[in-house]
Amino acid sequence: MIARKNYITRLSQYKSALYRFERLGFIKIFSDYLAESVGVTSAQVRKDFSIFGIHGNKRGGYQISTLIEKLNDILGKNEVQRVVLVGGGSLGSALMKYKNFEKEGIKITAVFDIDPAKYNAKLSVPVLPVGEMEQFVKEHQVKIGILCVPDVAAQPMLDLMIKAGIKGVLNFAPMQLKTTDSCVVSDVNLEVELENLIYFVNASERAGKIEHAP
Amino acid sequence: MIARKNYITRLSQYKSALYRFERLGFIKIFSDYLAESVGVTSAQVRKDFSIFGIHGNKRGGYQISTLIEKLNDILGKNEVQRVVLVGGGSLGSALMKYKNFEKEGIKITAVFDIDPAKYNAKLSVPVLPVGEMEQFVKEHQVKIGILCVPDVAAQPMLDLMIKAGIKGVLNFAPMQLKTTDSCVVSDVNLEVELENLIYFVNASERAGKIEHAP
DNA sequence: TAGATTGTTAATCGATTAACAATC
DNA sequence: TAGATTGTTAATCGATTAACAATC
Repeated sequence: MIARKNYITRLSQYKSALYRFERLGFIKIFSDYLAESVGVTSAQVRKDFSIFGIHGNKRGGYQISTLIEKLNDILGKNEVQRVVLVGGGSLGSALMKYKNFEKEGIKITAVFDIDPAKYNAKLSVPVLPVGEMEQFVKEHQVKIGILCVPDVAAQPMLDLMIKAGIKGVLNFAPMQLKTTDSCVVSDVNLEVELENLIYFVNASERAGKIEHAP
Repeated sequence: MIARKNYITRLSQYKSALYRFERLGFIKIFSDYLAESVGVTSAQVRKDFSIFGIHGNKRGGYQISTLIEKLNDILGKNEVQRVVLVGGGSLGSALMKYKNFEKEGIKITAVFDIDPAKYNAKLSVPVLPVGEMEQFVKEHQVKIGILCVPDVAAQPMLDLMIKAGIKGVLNFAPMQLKTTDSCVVSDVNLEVELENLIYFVNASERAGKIEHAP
């Protein structure tokens, strides 16, 4: 069974909130409190859990530690996920230093670039020529790649990643890339996110108050 | 009327695809071709346009230039949008250099940080102390802010942004922030995106082939 | 004219919410 | 026991798709 994206996004949000509660020393949690911290209804939380076979205690709520374990199980996150980064530009470097990945068990193992000036195999996260990607991916059994190269390079670079055996790509180039059955591509489009925001700000200014249609 | 996020996201994607077609020299486009380039059905495209009062020519399709104009109109993008960036760390610096914003009429006008070592008012995009944010925002009539500070700083910094008069915030901290009626907060959560991807890769490996449930 | 594409209506599909019986 | 919370069913709501009449 493969769940839809909405469900997985929420499970992921629950998990992240639960880690925070755990750090604060909480042991148990009720659906309504968890719901509030993620911004959904408590019925939604219970429904989601029920769909994935997660059960709590009537009147007792859910135990946080077992909840996290089950969520990690469903999300396939019970071992550290190795990821490669393609494109060592400014966005790539920023993601390399991004602390929150490690916290969630995501480890960037190498960066691939086409600029020889950037190559450095000695770094803790080595920067390597794209030509070495296929071998590296096979050797280290990497399945996930993050693609942050200039727009024109995105498609050819994705093709190389697929050839190297990558199975899932997080794409930062603002365009629809052509992929194959063997590889899932998921897009992060920062312009679209900003445009959305701009729209809502302008629209609510115009409207004064928020109504909904459609 | 304020449309839901889905609609605006698609309009934004149509627009971005249309710019690409325009650059390639196309003058007209049919709903099915536009649909394909964005990854939706042609019925979806026509429905979306119809909802927002965009009309084409029966048998003649849509004229790209007028289509772009109308979409920009709806999205409130017919003038350059000024944006401030809060947090001059690696992600902030990367976004500062991000080329695609300017292409879409989004201009980062200043960066605010708490680290005096980073201050430099002489740069084309000045780096200023957060204490100067309120005055700057008022003077330059900025409505949108991008928030990329460490997790613990996110909430207090958002409070400052709201106080400064910011109306919409794109938040990169992986947590639900408390906002007010006067300010919309939209989240970009890279961990959640990656977890989604990891789930789908693992799930489709397990399943061999994709089925859908729920 | 014949053919192709839009625009819209109706049908379907899926996601969310409400409500409440079960039960700890 | 009384009270509170889960788990699930049914109702609602919204989004997508199919289909086709209108028409260029």
